Amino acid sequence: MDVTDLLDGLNDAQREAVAAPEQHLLVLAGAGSGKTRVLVHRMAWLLRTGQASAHGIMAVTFTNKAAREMRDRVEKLLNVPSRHMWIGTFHSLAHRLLRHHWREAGLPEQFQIMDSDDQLRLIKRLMKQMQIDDTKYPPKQAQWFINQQKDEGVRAQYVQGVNNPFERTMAGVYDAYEKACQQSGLVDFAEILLRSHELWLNNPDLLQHYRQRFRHILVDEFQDTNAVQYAWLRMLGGSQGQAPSATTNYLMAVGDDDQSIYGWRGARIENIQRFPQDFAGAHTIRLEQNYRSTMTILQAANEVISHNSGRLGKNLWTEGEQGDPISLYAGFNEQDEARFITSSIDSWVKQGHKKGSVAVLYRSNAQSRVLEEAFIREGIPYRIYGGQRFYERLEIKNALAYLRLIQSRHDDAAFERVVNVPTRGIGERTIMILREHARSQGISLWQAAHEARELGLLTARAANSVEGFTQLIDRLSAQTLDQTLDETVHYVVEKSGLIEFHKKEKGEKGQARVENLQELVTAAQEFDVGDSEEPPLKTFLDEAALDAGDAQAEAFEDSVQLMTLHSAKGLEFELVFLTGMEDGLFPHKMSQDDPQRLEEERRLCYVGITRAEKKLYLIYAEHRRLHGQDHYGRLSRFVKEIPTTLVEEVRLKSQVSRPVSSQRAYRDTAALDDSGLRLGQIVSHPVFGEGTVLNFEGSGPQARIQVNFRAEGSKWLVLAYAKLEAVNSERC
DNA sequence: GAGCTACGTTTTTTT
DNA sequence: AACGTAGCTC
Repeated sequence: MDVTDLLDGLNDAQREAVAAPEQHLLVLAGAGSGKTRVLVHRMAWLLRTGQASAHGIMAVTFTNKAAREMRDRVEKLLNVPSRHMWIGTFHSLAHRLLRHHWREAGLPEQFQIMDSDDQLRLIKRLMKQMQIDDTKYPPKQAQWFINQQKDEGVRAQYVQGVNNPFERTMAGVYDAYEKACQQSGLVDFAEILLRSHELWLNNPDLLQHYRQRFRHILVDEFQDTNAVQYAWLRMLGGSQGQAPSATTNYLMAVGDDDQSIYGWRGARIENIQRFPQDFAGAHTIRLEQNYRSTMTILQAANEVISHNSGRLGKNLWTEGEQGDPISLYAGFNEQDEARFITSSIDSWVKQGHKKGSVAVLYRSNAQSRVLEEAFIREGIPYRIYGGQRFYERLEIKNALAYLRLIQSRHDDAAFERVVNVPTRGIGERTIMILREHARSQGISLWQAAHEARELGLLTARAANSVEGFTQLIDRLSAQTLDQTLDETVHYVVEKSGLIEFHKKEKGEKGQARVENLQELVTAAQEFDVGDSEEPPLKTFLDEAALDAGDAQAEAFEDSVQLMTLHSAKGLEFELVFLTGMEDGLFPHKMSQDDPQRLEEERRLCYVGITRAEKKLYLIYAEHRRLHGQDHYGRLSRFVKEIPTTLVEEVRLKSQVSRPVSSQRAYRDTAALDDSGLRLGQIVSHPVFGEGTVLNFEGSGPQARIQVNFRAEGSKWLVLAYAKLEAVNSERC
């Protein structure tokens, strides 16, 4: 069969990766180097050359989006359905294993996936039961602790460092949590991975079966794997034992150590760094030719990232043009920062560009508010990328809980969530009784609800309400028996009273919620049940639990994209603004004292820079109000790492605006007038160098001035002695 | 059970 | 500053 067309249009490194002989491969794919293309073509190559069958390939990603894209592209390239190929996220593939082998995995057949919301509720409840002071030990931290341990593959009984009281308490909660999950057949996200790893560990035959089946494993974003994922992959794809003949599987790891930005949630950059050692005979290929950005942008990115240590090493280059210089703008404050951005976007759009070609990136979500306000004021359509996801919304989770109860009456998390939504007179008191009874009898809340009534544990009124609820569920269940999936969803959303409930809610919020519920029905209509033997509803619910659902389901107006640097990974835009380029904000102050975390921040900066195709703006604010406090940040060290020859400072001709309102602003103006200086003015000091005027105080010989110096940070000086010189700021 | 107030929190996010 | 939550009152 002719396979050369699969190499058409690829560069040498890409070809090498696609057509490599059977061996472990590490593909270091720089930003914009065509990594998905290589991955997809490699799969096609393996199939077409007969080195693998569709049955024998596994392709793993982190997000559903990436999995979907890979699937689509394979289908398009080969023009065959990819149905029975194992392409999916770590979680969906591991979940598939657990569903097939629930018995061996020590799970009930109807085990339920719990999202982080459910998880936190459970932890809170357990901690209350254990009478742990939740001010000293916040449940959020317990959740964090548990997930961290699980990501590392550590079970409760093996937790280290239980000498200090905090860790001991946390370990205790973890232990209770583990037991509670096991008892109710609940599985959290980390558990899916850990459990499926243990499944193989404890069932060598099973592992052997899958090893024989999946001879070729391809992994995307390898730098983001955590300890368990890595162990899982090594088990499946790694060399087994010492016998050379035992090495029959081939792992292709595609990733970029320079884009590892998820260390804080368990990702281990070491996994990619030591891949060549752990996977014997691995061949490393570097994709360094970039098809996205101008040379200027790549030079800046290369230069910044070169300040990191222990890199596998990589240098992006392009055949494209040098492009525009990077623009650096010093805003007076965050409002000025936002204003500059909107006006720059205005002229960009006037030049005939689409708003959708622009992204404004920030380190933390708190920064988005001011930007949003500016966009609204200027009437520029924008969209916030990320944020709350569809399946995480309260009303959606409630609707899903009803569906889950129909699926399985013994789903306690679902029971608790909606037993009183819409309100039907079942209060905390009643639920406590049910919980207590369920716990003592080792039964589900559903069963407890029935027994409690029969045993007369409830007041007449409560018993009545509870019966109303259980009857409602039974009725919904009976009535939807012969319905299709979307009919069921539609029916349940209506008859559960949720629509009615949210309609009564005041404000636009209720309206939006009703719309979301309708959107859920649409999602059910469009849901592809596939060839699963399970009931469609179960498949739908499982998938919903593992798919946050893209938040961007909304109408597709041409709009500017606002997002955090983290969510920008993998995306590209012609014009990119990196905002808040101040030490303390970016790099974030929580990270700047730890060299490792600082390097991760630098990688984040690298990710940000390499999002830009044509033009990059770096923006910072001399003065920023954050969480109600003033900050006088200094230019981010990362900006200083960019060669000055690539950067051009921008200063607006129009005067920088002062803080509005307030008596002080008025007084400041007076003080400014007789000094000849004004707020936002660039001044030069014989010792401290250049800086920006931030504030004024007093008048005459007592007048003091606050200047934020580039190199020294902000200082108060006595105007009469300061020997400040105004720097001409009209050079642009 | 709803509505109000006071208090605490606040890096980054996927599954 | 702004938002969510917890606890309190009616």
